Amino acid sequence: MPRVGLDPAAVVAAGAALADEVGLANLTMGLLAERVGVRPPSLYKHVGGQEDLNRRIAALALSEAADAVGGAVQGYAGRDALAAAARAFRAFVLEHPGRYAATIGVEPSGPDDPVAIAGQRLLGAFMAVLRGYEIAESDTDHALRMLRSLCHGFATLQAANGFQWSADVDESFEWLIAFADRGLRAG
Amino acid sequence: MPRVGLDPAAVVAAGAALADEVGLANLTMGLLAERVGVRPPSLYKHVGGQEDLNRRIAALALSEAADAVGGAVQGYAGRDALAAAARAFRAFVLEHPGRYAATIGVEPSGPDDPVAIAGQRLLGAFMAVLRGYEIAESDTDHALRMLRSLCHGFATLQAANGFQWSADVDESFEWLIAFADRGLRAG
DNA sequence: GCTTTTAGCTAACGATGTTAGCCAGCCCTG
DNA sequence: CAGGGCTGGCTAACATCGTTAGCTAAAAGC
Repeated sequence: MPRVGLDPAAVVAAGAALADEVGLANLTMGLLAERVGVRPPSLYKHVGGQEDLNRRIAALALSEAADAVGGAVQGYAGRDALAAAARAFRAFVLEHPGRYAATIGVEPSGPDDPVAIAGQRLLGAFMAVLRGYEIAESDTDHALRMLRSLCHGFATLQAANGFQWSADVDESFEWLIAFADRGLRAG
Repeated sequence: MPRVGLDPAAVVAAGAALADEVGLANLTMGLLAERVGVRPPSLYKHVGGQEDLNRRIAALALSEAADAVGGAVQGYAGRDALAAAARAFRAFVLEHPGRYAATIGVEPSGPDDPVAIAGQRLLGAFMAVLRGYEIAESDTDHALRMLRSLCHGFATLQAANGFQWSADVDESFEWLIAFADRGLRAG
């Protein structure tokens, strides 16, 4: 039995990639084992099980999303920053639907949970966008939740093919950015 | 073996109720069978399998959501209608998280698919809200998608406990309604 | 080089979805 | 009211999947 040289990070990365390819619901331990060149039980040397794997994929996805959004925002402010953040977020979800799906429903076990840390980073990236608008201190939490709901809702609906009828989806998203910009400005 | 007198509708209704109780992910054929007082294989006399069951629950959920939103909107217009629709939708998702979760990711097989019909009804209820605003014909599709994304995103994030930090969630939702109203008015 | 650790393996078990095939209760005609 | 067919229930069995137990050989450290 030749050693493959796996480690938790490699397993999680492969799992995330596989989830993107076949859908999170079809990510099976057997499939993942085959992908990394190992028998299913061997995976348990690196991850605790399917639930643990899901949590780790979620943490990875949130971290990557935070990087993407955070990077896209840099150097922009106001509407440009909003547009950059929203586009980066949507692009990430559409390119990585499987790993993003893993983030839905995971509850951080505590403040030190990698999921919580990565989630906070992603929120921070969106928070930076809001700084470009004049929003009352007491409203920033609400605005942040709104932004998150809007981006999350649109991206997941599109990823699930939830938009059936005619109009162009990209166009709708640009319209949505303009809408959010108006609403934040008129706050 | 006494006859229980099941039919597809009863099985689907029980499945939807059970999904709300234990979560869609934990809705198992065995559990559903136990709930309706029957052995697992007997369920297959009424539904085609788990995937078919999921589709039927989704159709039921969309239909109920359409009723809830449509009913809430009646007699209101403009911001009142928007608020009523949004509140009704969120209340439905929070009261029935399991069956609503079943709607995510189902693709209608065609225009006659009950899922498609119920989905159209729900969209129609939101469309009625938009009629209270002065929106260009070419923008209604975009506005509809925005509204759907906003409601879907907020409700699913809350249902999944996605809002961790402090501020009151009900307050955020009311803020979100005001935000959407501003944005639609300033279109 | 020997020991210790550990990453891989095979074997096996439990849970779950599903199919096959049987049988009894209900409806409906004669 | 009797008998026949439909149909909704059952048991038995199987495939798949996640997971655990226990073994073995490769790597790492003294």
